Amino acid sequence: MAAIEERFSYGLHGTARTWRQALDRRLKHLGMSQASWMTIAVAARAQTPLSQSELADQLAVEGATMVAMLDRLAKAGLVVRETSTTDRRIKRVALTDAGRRLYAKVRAEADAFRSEVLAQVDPHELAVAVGLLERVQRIIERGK
Amino acid sequence: MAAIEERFSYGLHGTARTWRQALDRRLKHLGMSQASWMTIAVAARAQTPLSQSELADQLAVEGATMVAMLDRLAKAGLVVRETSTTDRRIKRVALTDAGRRLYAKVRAEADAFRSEVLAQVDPHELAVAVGLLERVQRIIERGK
DNA sequence: TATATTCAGTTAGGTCTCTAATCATTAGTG
DNA sequence: CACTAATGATTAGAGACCTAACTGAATATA
Repeated sequence: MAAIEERFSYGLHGTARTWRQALDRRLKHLGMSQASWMTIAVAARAQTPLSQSELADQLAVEGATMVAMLDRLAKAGLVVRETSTTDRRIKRVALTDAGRRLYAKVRAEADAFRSEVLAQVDPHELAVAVGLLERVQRIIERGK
Repeated sequence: MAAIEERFSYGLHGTARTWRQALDRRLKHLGMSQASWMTIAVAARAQTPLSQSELADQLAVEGATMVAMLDRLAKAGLVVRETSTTDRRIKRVALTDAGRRLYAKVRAEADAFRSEVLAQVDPHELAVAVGLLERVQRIIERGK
């Protein structure tokens, strides 16, 4: 028994990995991975520059992970860290012009990939799956 | 537009990461991560010992990833590599006694975690989500 | 106000994953 | 049979993620 539950856990991880891998391949010619691109996307969409912690929260990764990611992005000249004047612990992350330009390109490809794949599934099932994924995440986070 | 599609991609990765993280925390006292445990689980369930490639295929990871994983598991004394007598390129992976003992313990905890989380979601929705995840994976792999 | 606590970010060390290149062995083909 | 292809495993190098331990700055509290 519990076959369906086991399939869920295999399916969840396998699909996430396969998705990431496929997208990484598509973004490779732009020198971007999925993780970098999602970081930039979140930073780009914020009205006002986010702190590193806010960024980490929204991407559901740890602070230390964010530090390493921003080190790479800053080294590549795509973002800059700006120390807040009101609270000197906080560093806000802003995109550079190069970052914004790359974002536009990468976004187009990532959107295309997502649409292309998800156009082939039933919209109603997709909605159910999204609801369930978000629910599972909340359940786990609550019980942490 | 495409809001639901975007939520799917965030939900997929976020949930997978959250799940792995929570399980890793639970298995930590046994010195096991989810990735190690899944590798051992696949190896343990096979009737006859699998080759490294077969193992990698079933876990949907690359051969090189498998090599590193088996290096760690072998170092920990949980598995051994046995060169095939009929085809000397192939190495089959067998669990040691220690590996089998640990497998039993880890399996119990992983099963408990999975059941605990998934007991809180609607079974019908779960079935739909599983179907969709597996379908998405096939779509991406086909178009590779 | 002085001390303790909390918070943002960092560093260090390790796991898991990838791609690309290499080696040994086997299978296929002229 | 000899040469070439494909296959299984490996190494090297890098990215993305984690936890634990730390620093410096701000806040709370006694």
